[in-house]
Amino acid sequence: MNKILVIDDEVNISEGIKESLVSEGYDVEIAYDGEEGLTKALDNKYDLILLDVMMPKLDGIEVCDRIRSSGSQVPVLFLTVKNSLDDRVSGLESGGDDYLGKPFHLRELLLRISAILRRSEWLKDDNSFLNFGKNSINFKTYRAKSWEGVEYVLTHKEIMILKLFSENIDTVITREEILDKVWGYEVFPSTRTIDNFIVRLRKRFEINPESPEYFHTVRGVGYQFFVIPKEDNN
Amino acid sequence: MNKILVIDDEVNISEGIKESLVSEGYDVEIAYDGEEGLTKALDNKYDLILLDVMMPKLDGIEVCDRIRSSGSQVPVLFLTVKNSLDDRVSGLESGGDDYLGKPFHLRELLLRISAILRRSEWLKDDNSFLNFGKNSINFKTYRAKSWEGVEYVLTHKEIMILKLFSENIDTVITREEILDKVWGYEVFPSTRTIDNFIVRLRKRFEINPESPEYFHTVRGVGYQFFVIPKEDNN
DNA sequence: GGAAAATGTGACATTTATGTGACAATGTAG
DNA sequence: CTACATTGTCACATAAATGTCACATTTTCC
Repeated sequence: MNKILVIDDEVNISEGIKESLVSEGYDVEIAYDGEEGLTKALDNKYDLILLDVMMPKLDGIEVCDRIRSSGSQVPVLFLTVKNSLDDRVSGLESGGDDYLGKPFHLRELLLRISAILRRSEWLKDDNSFLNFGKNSINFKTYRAKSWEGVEYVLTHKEIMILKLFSENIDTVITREEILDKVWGYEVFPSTRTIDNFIVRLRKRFEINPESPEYFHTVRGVGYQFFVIPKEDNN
Repeated sequence: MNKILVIDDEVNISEGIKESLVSEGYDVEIAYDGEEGLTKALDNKYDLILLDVMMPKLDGIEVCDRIRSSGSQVPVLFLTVKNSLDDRVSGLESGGDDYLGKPFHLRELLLRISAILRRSEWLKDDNSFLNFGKNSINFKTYRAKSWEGVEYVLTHKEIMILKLFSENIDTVITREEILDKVWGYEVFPSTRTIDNFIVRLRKRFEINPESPEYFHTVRGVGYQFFVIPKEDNN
Protein backbone atom coordinates (compact mmCIF):
# COMPACT_ATOMS: atom_id res chain seq x y z
CA MET A 1 0.00 0.00 0.00
CA ASN A 2 1.28 3.45 -0.85
CA LYS A 3 2.04 5.76 2.03
CA ILE A 4 1.32 9.44 1.60
CA LEU A 5 2.23 12.32 3.88
CA VAL A 6 0.03 15.43 3.77
CA ILE A 7 1.62 18.57 5.15
CA ASP A 8 -0.92 21.39 5.41
CA ASP A 9 -1.89 23.67 8.24
CA GLU A 10 -5.49 24.13 7.12
CA VAL A 11 -7.20 21.42 9.08
CA ASN A 12 -10.34 21.12 7.04
CA ILE A 13 -8.35 20.75 3.84
CA SER A 14 -5.86 18.25 5.13
CA GLU A 15 -8.55 16.18 6.82
CA GLY A 16 -10.65 16.25 3.66
CA ILE A 17 -7.77 15.13 1.56
CA LYS A 18 -6.91 12.40 3.99
CA GLU A 19 -10.42 11.08 3.99
CA SER A 20 -10.56 10.90 0.21
CA LEU A 21 -7.17 9.31 -0.11
CA VAL A 22 -7.94 6.73 2.53
CA SER A 23 -11.09 5.80 0.71
CA GLU A 24 -8.97 5.28 -2.39
CA GLY A 25 -6.84 2.83 -0.49
CA TYR A 26 -3.85 4.95 0.40
CA ASP A 27 -2.21 5.01 3.77
CA VAL A 28 -2.20 8.64 4.88
CA GLU A 29 -0.60 10.69 7.63
CA ILE A 30 -0.99 14.38 8.29
CA ALA A 31 1.41 16.98 9.59
CA TYR A 32 -0.04 20.34 10.54
CA ASP A 33 2.98 22.52 10.04
CA GLY A 34 6.28 22.58 8.27
CA GLU A 35 8.42 21.49 11.15
CA GLU A 36 6.34 18.50 12.00
CA GLY A 37 6.11 17.71 8.34
CA LEU A 38 9.83 17.83 7.84
CA THR A 39 10.43 15.58 10.80
CA LYS A 40 8.02 13.00 9.52
CA ALA A 41 9.25 13.29 5.96
CA LEU A 42 12.79 12.58 7.08
CA ASP A 43 11.63 9.23 8.36
CA ASN A 44 11.80 8.45 4.72
CA LYS A 45 8.99 6.01 4.68
CA TYR A 46 6.58 7.78 2.36
CA ASP A 47 5.97 7.20 -1.31
CA LEU A 48 4.64 10.69 -1.90
CA ILE A 49 4.37 13.96 -0.03
CA LEU A 50 1.60 16.49 -0.55
CA LEU A 51 2.99 19.79 0.54
CA ASP A 52 1.21 23.08 1.09
CA VAL A 53 3.37 25.99 0.08
CA MET A 54 1.99 28.58 2.50
CA MET A 55 2.52 27.51 6.06
CA PRO A 56 3.58 29.10 9.32
CA LYS A 57 7.03 28.42 10.78
CA LEU A 58 8.53 26.63 7.81
CA ASP A 59 7.08 27.10 4.37
CA GLY A 60 6.64 24.33 1.83
CA ILE A 61 9.50 25.31 -0.40
CA GLU A 62 11.86 25.27 2.52
CA VAL A 63 10.58 21.92 3.67
CA CYS A 64 11.11 20.49 0.22
CA ASP A 65 14.63 21.87 0.00
CA ARG A 66 15.54 20.26 3.26
CA ILE A 67 14.02 16.95 2.27
CA ARG A 68 16.06 17.02 -0.89
CA SER A 69 19.25 17.97 0.82
CA SER A 70 18.80 15.00 3.10
CA GLY A 71 19.22 12.95 -0.03
CA SER A 72 15.65 11.76 -0.27
CA GLN A 73 14.17 11.40 -3.74
CA VAL A 74 10.58 11.09 -2.61
CA PRO A 75 8.17 12.75 -5.06
CA VAL A 76 6.62 15.97 -3.79
CA LEU A 77 3.35 17.42 -5.03
CA PHE A 78 2.93 21.06 -4.08
CA LEU A 79 -0.45 22.50 -3.27
CA THR A 80 -0.37 26.19 -4.06
CA VAL A 81 -2.99 28.87 -3.93
CA LYS A 82 -3.72 30.19 -7.36
CA ASN A 83 -1.73 33.30 -8.27
CA SER A 84 0.65 32.90 -5.40
CA LEU A 85 2.61 30.55 -7.55
CA ASP A 86 6.07 32.02 -7.28
CA ASP A 87 8.93 31.29 -9.55
CA ARG A 88 10.70 29.02 -7.17
CA VAL A 89 7.87 26.57 -7.38
CA SER A 90 7.86 26.38 -11.13
CA GLY A 91 11.59 25.87 -10.95
CA LEU A 92 11.16 22.95 -8.65
CA GLU A 93 8.40 21.54 -10.67
CA SER A 94 10.70 20.71 -13.52
CA GLY A 95 12.90 18.80 -11.15
CA GLY A 96 10.47 15.95 -11.04
CA ASP A 97 7.98 17.38 -8.62
CA ASP A 98 4.56 18.58 -9.53
CA TYR A 99 2.23 21.24 -8.26
CA LEU A 100 -1.49 21.70 -8.12
CA GLY A 101 -3.26 25.03 -7.64
CA LYS A 102 -5.77 25.36 -4.86
CA PRO A 103 -8.64 25.06 -4.90
CA PHE A 104 -8.56 21.96 -6.99
CA HIS A 105 -10.81 19.22 -8.15
CA LEU A 106 -10.43 16.30 -5.86
CA ARG A 107 -10.51 14.09 -8.87
CA GLU A 108 -7.63 15.92 -10.42
CA LEU A 109 -5.63 15.48 -7.26
CA LEU A 110 -6.30 11.77 -7.30
CA LEU A 111 -5.33 11.49 -10.92
CA ARG A 112 -2.07 13.27 -10.37
CA ILE A 113 -1.25 11.18 -7.38
CA SER A 114 -1.81 7.99 -9.22
CA ALA A 115 0.22 9.27 -12.14
CA ILE A 116 3.13 10.19 -9.92
CA LEU A 117 3.07 6.91 -8.07
CA ARG A 118 2.81 4.96 -11.26
CA ARG A 119 6.01 6.53 -12.47
CA SER A 120 8.01 6.19 -9.33
CA GLU A 121 6.93 2.63 -8.88
CA TRP A 122 8.76 1.82 -12.01
CA LEU A 123 12.30 2.04 -10.76
CA LYS A 124 11.48 0.57 -7.40
CA ASP A 125 10.85 -3.04 -8.30
CA ASP A 126 13.38 -5.35 -6.96
CA ASN A 127 14.48 -6.93 -10.15
CA SER A 128 17.71 -5.28 -9.39
CA PHE A 129 20.06 -7.16 -11.61
CA LEU A 130 20.56 -7.81 -15.24
CA ASN A 131 23.21 -10.09 -16.62
CA PHE A 132 23.95 -10.64 -20.22
CA GLY A 133 27.03 -12.29 -21.56
CA LYS A 134 29.73 -11.32 -19.14
CA ASN A 135 28.14 -7.98 -18.42
CA SER A 136 26.23 -7.28 -15.28
CA ILE A 137 24.08 -4.35 -14.26
CA ASN A 138 22.96 -3.48 -10.76
CA PHE A 139 19.91 -1.26 -10.93
CA LYS A 140 20.02 -0.28 -7.31
CA THR A 141 23.55 0.96 -7.22
CA TYR A 142 23.67 2.14 -10.83
CA ARG A 143 26.87 0.19 -11.22
CA ALA A 144 27.79 -2.04 -14.06
CA LYS A 145 30.64 -4.30 -14.90
CA SER A 146 31.41 -4.87 -18.52
CA TRP A 147 32.61 -8.03 -20.18
CA GLU A 148 36.17 -6.80 -19.99
CA GLY A 149 35.92 -6.15 -16.30
CA VAL A 150 35.56 -2.40 -16.49
CA GLU A 151 33.28 -0.92 -13.84
CA TYR A 152 30.98 1.90 -14.78
CA VAL A 153 28.68 4.08 -12.79
CA LEU A 154 25.74 4.51 -15.08
CA THR A 155 23.67 7.64 -15.41
CA HIS A 156 20.00 7.83 -14.67
CA LYS A 157 18.91 7.70 -18.29
CA GLU A 158 21.22 4.83 -19.03
CA ILE A 159 19.79 2.87 -16.15
CA MET A 160 16.24 3.64 -17.19
CA ILE A 161 16.85 2.46 -20.71
CA LEU A 162 18.51 -0.70 -19.50
CA LYS A 163 15.65 -1.26 -17.12
CA LEU A 164 13.18 -0.92 -19.94
CA PHE A 165 15.12 -3.41 -21.97
CA SER A 166 15.46 -5.80 -19.09
CA GLU A 167 11.71 -5.83 -18.65
CA ASN A 168 11.12 -6.40 -22.32
CA ILE A 169 13.77 -8.81 -23.31
CA ASP A 170 13.36 -10.00 -26.87
CA THR A 171 10.58 -7.54 -27.58
CA VAL A 172 10.93 -4.93 -30.25
CA ILE A 173 10.52 -1.55 -28.57
CA THR A 174 9.65 1.53 -30.58
CA ARG A 175 11.42 4.79 -30.07
CA GLU A 176 8.12 6.22 -29.00
CA GLU A 177 7.79 3.68 -26.23
CA ILE A 178 11.30 4.41 -25.08
CA LEU A 179 10.50 8.11 -24.96
CA ASP A 180 7.31 7.46 -23.02
CA LYS A 181 8.88 5.27 -20.43
CA VAL A 182 12.24 6.87 -19.98
CA TRP A 183 11.70 10.52 -20.71
CA GLY A 184 8.02 10.85 -19.88
CA TYR A 185 5.41 12.78 -21.75
CA GLU A 186 6.50 16.27 -21.12
CA VAL A 187 9.93 16.37 -22.68
CA PHE A 188 10.63 15.86 -26.31
CA PRO A 189 14.20 15.15 -27.13
CA SER A 190 14.80 14.29 -30.72
CA THR A 191 14.81 10.61 -31.46
CA ARG A 192 18.49 10.96 -32.30
CA THR A 193 19.03 11.20 -28.60
CA ILE A 194 17.89 7.65 -28.17
CA ASP A 195 20.27 6.47 -30.84
CA ASN A 196 23.05 8.14 -28.97
CA PHE A 197 22.25 6.36 -25.76
CA ILE A 198 22.24 3.09 -27.63
CA VAL A 199 25.64 3.92 -29.02
CA ARG A 200 26.97 4.49 -25.53
CA LEU A 201 25.51 1.28 -24.22
CA ARG A 202 26.99 -0.63 -27.10
CA LYS A 203 30.38 0.90 -26.55
CA ARG A 204 30.31 -0.21 -22.99
CA PHE A 205 28.77 -3.63 -23.21
CA GLU A 206 29.25 -4.97 -26.68
CA ILE A 207 32.41 -6.74 -27.63
CA ASN A 208 31.99 -5.46 -31.18
CA PRO A 209 29.87 -2.35 -31.11
CA GLU A 210 29.62 -2.53 -34.91
CA SER A 211 27.91 -5.89 -34.87
CA PRO A 212 25.95 -5.91 -31.68
CA GLU A 213 25.04 -9.08 -29.89
CA TYR A 214 22.64 -7.55 -27.40
CA PHE A 215 21.41 -4.16 -28.50
CA HIS A 216 19.85 -4.74 -31.88
CA THR A 217 18.49 -2.20 -34.26
CA VAL A 218 15.11 -2.79 -35.82
CA ARG A 219 15.05 -0.50 -38.76
CA GLY A 220 12.02 1.72 -39.03
CA VAL A 221 10.89 0.85 -35.54
CA GLY A 222 13.33 0.98 -32.70
CA TYR A 223 15.51 -1.39 -30.78
CA GLN A 224 15.45 -4.86 -29.39
CA PHE A 225 17.44 -6.42 -26.62
CA PHE A 226 18.28 -10.10 -26.32
CA VAL A 227 20.03 -11.89 -23.62
CA ILE A 228 21.99 -14.77 -24.90
CA PRO A 229 21.64 -17.27 -22.10
CA LYS A 230 24.74 -18.17 -20.23
CA GLU A 231 26.01 -21.59 -21.02
CA ASP A 232 26.30 -23.73 -17.96
CA ASN A 233 29.55 -25.56 -18.36
CA ASN A 234 29.34 -27.99 -15.53
CA MET B 1 -8.59 1.72 -36.59
CA ASN B 2 -8.95 3.37 -33.22
CA LYS B 3 -11.97 5.58 -32.65
CA ILE B 4 -11.58 8.63 -30.47
CA LEU B 5 -14.27 10.96 -29.17
CA VAL B 6 -13.28 14.54 -28.41
CA ILE B 7 -15.62 16.44 -26.08
CA ASP B 8 -14.71 20.10 -25.90
CA ASP B 9 -16.78 23.22 -26.37
CA GLU B 10 -13.91 25.32 -27.66
CA VAL B 11 -14.28 24.83 -31.37
CA ASN B 12 -10.80 25.83 -32.41
CA ILE B 13 -9.26 23.46 -29.89
CA SER B 14 -11.44 20.50 -30.69
CA GLU B 15 -11.10 20.99 -34.42
CA GLY B 16 -7.37 21.32 -34.09
CA ILE B 17 -7.12 18.17 -32.09
CA LYS B 18 -9.30 16.34 -34.53
CA GLU B 19 -7.18 17.36 -37.45
CA SER B 20 -3.99 16.20 -35.83
CA LEU B 21 -5.44 12.93 -34.73
CA VAL B 22 -6.90 12.21 -38.13
CA SER B 23 -3.55 12.76 -39.75
CA GLU B 24 -2.14 10.24 -37.29
CA GLY B 25 -4.61 7.72 -38.59
CA TYR B 26 -7.25 7.85 -35.87
CA ASP B 27 -10.95 7.98 -36.51
CA VAL B 28 -12.24 11.04 -34.67
CA GLU B 29 -15.61 12.49 -33.70
CA ILE B 30 -16.30 15.70 -31.86
CA ALA B 31 -19.00 16.66 -29.39
CA TYR B 32 -19.33 20.33 -28.55
CA ASP B 33 -20.81 20.09 -25.10
CA GLY B 34 -21.17 17.70 -22.26
CA GLU B 35 -24.64 16.50 -23.10
CA GLU B 36 -23.86 15.69 -26.68
CA GLY B 37 -20.64 14.11 -25.57
CA LEU B 38 -22.33 11.92 -23.04
CA THR B 39 -24.87 10.74 -25.56
CA LYS B 40 -22.19 9.80 -28.02
CA ALA B 41 -19.98 8.25 -25.38
CA LEU B 42 -22.79 6.00 -24.29
CA ASP B 43 -22.87 4.49 -27.75
CA ASN B 44 -19.89 2.74 -26.40
CA LYS B 45 -18.06 2.51 -29.63
CA TYR B 46 -14.98 4.54 -28.81
CA ASP B 47 -11.56 3.35 -27.79
CA LEU B 48 -10.70 6.57 -26.01
CA ILE B 49 -12.42 9.77 -24.93
CA LEU B 50 -10.71 13.15 -24.65
CA LEU B 51 -12.74 15.17 -22.23
CA ASP B 52 -12.52 18.86 -21.42
CA VAL B 53 -13.22 19.52 -17.75
CA MET B 54 -14.73 22.97 -18.08
CA MET B 55 -17.81 22.96 -20.23
CA PRO B 56 -21.25 24.55 -20.20
CA LYS B 57 -24.31 22.47 -19.35
CA LEU B 58 -22.54 19.37 -18.13
CA ASP B 59 -18.94 19.54 -17.01
CA GLY B 60 -16.31 16.95 -17.78
CA ILE B 61 -16.16 15.39 -14.36
CA GLU B 62 -19.89 14.86 -14.42
CA VAL B 63 -19.76 13.39 -17.91
CA CYS B 64 -17.07 10.98 -16.85
CA ASP B 65 -18.95 9.91 -13.78
CA ARG B 66 -22.01 9.16 -15.84
CA ILE B 67 -20.02 7.22 -18.37
CA ARG B 68 -18.57 5.16 -15.56
CA SER B 69 -21.89 4.57 -13.93
CA SER B 70 -23.18 3.23 -17.22
CA GLY B 71 -20.62 0.51 -16.74
CA SER B 72 -18.28 1.56 -19.52
CA GLN B 73 -14.58 1.13 -18.94
CA VAL B 74 -13.48 3.25 -21.87
CA PRO B 75 -10.28 5.15 -21.06
CA VAL B 76 -10.84 8.87 -20.47
CA LEU B 77 -8.13 11.45 -20.85
CA PHE B 78 -9.05 14.73 -19.19
CA LEU B 79 -7.96 18.03 -20.57
CA THR B 80 -7.83 20.36 -17.61
CA VAL B 81 -6.88 23.97 -17.32
CA LYS B 82 -4.30 24.30 -14.64
CA ASN B 83 -5.44 26.44 -11.74
CA SER B 84 -9.03 26.08 -12.71
CA LEU B 85 -11.43 26.98 -9.97
CA ASP B 86 -14.42 25.02 -8.86
CA ASP B 87 -13.62 23.10 -5.75
CA ARG B 88 -16.75 21.06 -5.83
CA VAL B 89 -16.06 17.68 -4.39
CA SER B 90 -17.25 15.23 -6.94
CA GLY B 91 -17.96 11.59 -6.94
CA LEU B 92 -14.66 9.97 -7.63
CA GLU B 93 -13.60 6.77 -9.01
CA SER B 94 -10.43 6.64 -10.99
CA GLY B 95 -11.03 4.06 -13.66
CA GLY B 96 -7.64 4.22 -15.20
CA ASP B 97 -7.99 7.80 -16.32
CA ASP B 98 -5.29 10.23 -17.11
CA TYR B 99 -5.19 13.98 -17.29
CA LEU B 100 -3.35 16.55 -19.28
CA GLY B 101 -3.15 20.23 -18.37
CA LYS B 102 -4.01 22.82 -21.00
CA PRO B 103 -2.29 24.30 -22.80
CA PHE B 104 -0.45 21.21 -23.84
CA HIS B 105 2.06 20.22 -26.44
CA LEU B 106 0.45 18.44 -29.31
CA ARG B 107 3.18 15.91 -29.19
CA GLU B 108 2.52 15.20 -25.57
CA LEU B 109 -1.12 14.60 -26.34
CA LEU B 110 -0.25 12.20 -29.11
CA LEU B 111 2.19 10.31 -26.92
CA ARG B 112 -0.33 9.87 -24.18
CA ILE B 113 -3.00 8.77 -26.56
CA SER B 114 -0.81 6.17 -28.11
CA ALA B 115 0.35 5.01 -24.69
CA ILE B 116 -3.20 4.64 -23.45
CA LEU B 117 -4.33 2.80 -26.52
CA ARG B 118 -1.32 0.56 -26.43
CA ARG B 119 -2.10 -0.30 -22.85
CA SER B 120 -5.72 -1.11 -23.51
CA GLU B 121 -4.84 -3.04 -26.63
CA TRP B 122 -2.57 -5.14 -24.52
CA LEU B 123 -5.39 -6.05 -22.24
CA LYS B 124 -7.71 -6.95 -25.06
CA ASP B 125 -6.04 -9.94 -26.53
CA ASP B 126 -2.65 -11.32 -26.90
CA ASN B 127 -2.39 -11.52 -30.63
CA SER B 128 1.31 -11.78 -30.51
CA PHE B 129 1.57 -15.03 -32.37
CA LEU B 130 0.53 -16.44 -35.66
CA ASN B 131 0.91 -20.06 -36.58
CA PHE B 132 0.09 -21.60 -39.88
CA GLY B 133 1.19 -24.98 -41.00
CA LYS B 134 4.57 -25.44 -39.45
CA ASN B 135 5.38 -21.77 -39.65
CA SER B 136 5.24 -19.50 -36.67
CA ILE B 137 5.46 -15.75 -36.36
CA ASN B 138 6.13 -13.81 -33.21
CA PHE B 139 4.93 -10.24 -33.57
CA LYS B 140 6.65 -9.02 -30.46
CA THR B 141 10.08 -10.17 -31.36
CA TYR B 142 9.74 -9.88 -35.14
CA ARG B 143 11.06 -13.40 -35.44
CA ALA B 144 9.68 -16.22 -37.47
CA LYS B 145 10.42 -19.85 -37.92
CA SER B 146 9.59 -21.42 -41.21
CA TRP B 147 8.27 -24.87 -41.89
CA GLU B 148 11.78 -26.07 -42.63
CA GLY B 149 13.08 -24.76 -39.36
CA VAL B 150 14.80 -21.67 -40.69
CA GLU B 151 14.66 -18.67 -38.40
CA TYR B 152 14.10 -15.27 -39.91
CA VAL B 153 14.22 -11.82 -38.49
CA LEU B 154 11.43 -10.03 -40.24
CA THR B 155 11.38 -6.38 -41.22
CA HIS B 156 8.82 -3.91 -40.06
CA LYS B 157 6.76 -3.96 -43.23
CA GLU B 158 6.79 -7.72 -43.36
CA ILE B 159 5.53 -7.88 -39.82
CA MET B 160 2.85 -5.32 -40.50
CA ILE B 161 1.58 -7.20 -43.50
CA LEU B 162 1.55 -10.47 -41.61
CA LYS B 163 -0.26 -8.78 -38.77
CA LEU B 164 -2.85 -7.45 -41.16
CA PHE B 165 -3.36 -10.91 -42.56
CA SER B 166 -3.54 -12.46 -39.15
CA GLU B 167 -6.29 -10.07 -38.20
CA ASN B 168 -8.20 -10.77 -41.37
CA ILE B 169 -7.86 -14.46 -41.88
CA ASP B 170 -9.92 -15.75 -44.76
CA THR B 171 -10.83 -12.25 -45.86
CA VAL B 172 -9.91 -10.94 -49.27
CA ILE B 173 -7.86 -7.79 -48.79
CA THR B 174 -7.43 -5.32 -51.60
CA ARG B 175 -4.11 -3.76 -52.40
CA GLU B 176 -5.52 -0.41 -51.41
CA GLU B 177 -6.43 -1.70 -48.00
CA ILE B 178 -2.99 -3.08 -47.55
CA LEU B 179 -1.46 0.23 -48.54
CA ASP B 180 -3.72 2.13 -46.15
CA LYS B 181 -3.15 -0.09 -43.21
CA VAL B 182 0.49 -0.84 -43.59
CA TRP B 183 1.91 2.19 -45.29
CA GLY B 184 -0.53 4.79 -44.01
CA TYR B 185 -2.16 7.62 -45.83
CA GLU B 186 0.81 9.72 -46.61
CA VAL B 187 2.94 7.46 -48.76
CA PHE B 188 2.00 5.91 -52.04
CA PRO B 189 4.27 3.21 -53.28
CA SER B 190 3.14 1.46 -56.40
CA THR B 191 0.97 -1.54 -55.85
CA ARG B 192 3.72 -3.68 -57.36
CA THR B 193 5.53 -3.18 -54.11
CA ILE B 194 2.91 -5.22 -52.38
CA ASP B 195 3.33 -8.04 -54.83
CA ASN B 196 6.98 -8.05 -53.99
CA PHE B 197 6.35 -8.42 -50.33
CA ILE B 198 4.00 -11.28 -51.01
CA VAL B 199 6.71 -12.94 -53.03
CA ARG B 200 9.10 -12.68 -50.14
CA LEU B 201 6.62 -14.05 -47.69
CA ARG B 202 5.85 -16.95 -49.95
CA LYS B 203 9.49 -17.72 -50.41
CA ARG B 204 9.90 -17.91 -46.71
CA PHE B 205 6.79 -19.66 -45.60
CA GLU B 206 5.33 -21.60 -48.49
CA ILE B 207 6.54 -25.08 -49.24
CA ASN B 208 5.83 -24.47 -52.92
CA PRO B 209 5.90 -20.76 -53.57
CA GLU B 210 4.45 -21.39 -57.03
CA SER B 211 1.29 -22.95 -55.65
CA PRO B 212 0.72 -21.19 -52.39
CA GLU B 213 -1.17 -22.76 -49.55
CA TYR B 214 -1.44 -19.67 -47.38
CA PHE B 215 -0.88 -16.48 -49.34
CA HIS B 216 -3.46 -16.63 -52.09
CA THR B 217 -3.78 -14.27 -54.98
CA VAL B 218 -7.24 -12.95 -55.77
CA ARG B 219 -6.94 -11.76 -59.29
CA GLY B 220 -8.02 -8.19 -59.90
CA VAL B 221 -8.46 -7.54 -56.22
CA GLY B 222 -5.68 -8.39 -53.86
CA TYR B 223 -4.68 -11.18 -51.57
CA GLN B 224 -6.19 -13.56 -49.12
CA PHE B 225 -4.68 -15.47 -46.27
CA PHE B 226 -5.90 -18.82 -44.89
CA VAL B 227 -4.66 -20.69 -41.97
CA ILE B 228 -4.98 -24.36 -42.45
CA PRO B 229 -5.61 -25.63 -38.95
CA LYS B 230 -2.98 -27.79 -37.43
CA GLU B 231 -3.80 -31.47 -37.52
CA ASP B 232 -3.67 -33.07 -34.15
CA ASN B 233 -1.87 -36.32 -34.73
CA ASN B 234 -2.58 -38.12 -31.52
C1' DG C 1 29.44 30.60 -9.01
C1' DG C 2 32.18 27.54 -11.63
C1' DA C 3 33.77 22.92 -13.01
C1' DA C 4 32.40 18.49 -14.25
C1' DA C 5 29.10 15.43 -15.62
C1' DA C 6 25.00 14.35 -18.06
C1' DT C 7 22.05 15.05 -21.70
C1' DG C 8 20.69 16.81 -26.16
C1' DT C 9 21.53 18.26 -31.08
C1' DG C 10 23.10 18.50 -35.77
C1' DA C 11 26.18 17.18 -39.57
C1' DC C 12 27.89 13.79 -42.06
C1' DA C 13 28.90 8.84 -43.23
C1' DT C 14 26.98 4.44 -43.77
C1' DT C 15 23.75 0.92 -44.18
C1' DT C 16 19.73 -1.42 -45.85
C1' DA C 17 14.73 -1.99 -46.24
C1' DT C 18 11.95 -0.72 -49.51
C1' DG C 19 10.60 0.53 -54.01
C1' DT C 20 10.87 0.23 -59.11
C1' DG C 21 10.70 -1.40 -63.63
C1' DA C 22 11.66 -4.95 -67.06
C1' DC C 23 10.36 -9.05 -68.45
C1' DA C 24 8.31 -13.72 -67.80
C1' DA C 25 4.47 -16.38 -66.56
C1' DT C 26 -0.13 -17.03 -65.86
C1' DG C 27 -4.96 -16.45 -65.85
C1' DT C 28 -9.17 -14.92 -68.30
C1' DA C 29 -12.47 -13.26 -71.59
C1' DG C 30 -14.19 -13.72 -76.00
C1' DC D 1 -6.70 -20.39 -79.21
C1' DT D 2 -5.43 -15.68 -78.99
C1' DA D 3 -4.85 -11.35 -76.90
C1' DC D 4 -4.76 -8.59 -73.00
C1' DA D 5 -4.59 -7.76 -68.37
C1' DT D 6 -2.78 -9.10 -64.17
C1' DT D 7 0.63 -11.04 -61.29
C1' DG D 8 5.31 -13.38 -60.34
C1' DT D 9 10.09 -12.69 -60.10
C1' DC D 10 14.46 -10.74 -60.14
C1' DA D 11 18.27 -7.45 -60.00
C1' DC D 12 19.28 -3.08 -58.91
C1' DA D 13 18.66 1.88 -57.46
C1' DT D 14 17.76 4.99 -53.70
C1' DA D 15 15.71 7.42 -50.13
C1' DA D 16 15.27 7.06 -45.55
C1' DA D 17 16.92 5.35 -41.20
C1' DT D 18 20.64 4.73 -38.29
C1' DG D 19 25.65 5.06 -36.70
C1' DT D 20 28.92 8.09 -35.17
C1' DC D 21 31.21 11.97 -33.59
C1' DA D 22 32.05 16.53 -32.03
C1' DC D 23 30.06 20.04 -29.87
C1' DA D 24 26.04 22.79 -27.40
C1' DT D 25 23.32 22.99 -23.57
C1' DT D 26 21.65 21.82 -19.18
C1' DT D 27 22.05 19.95 -14.67
C1' DT D 28 24.53 18.69 -10.66
C1' DC D 29 27.57 19.11 -7.17
C1' DC D 30 31.12 21.35 -4.58
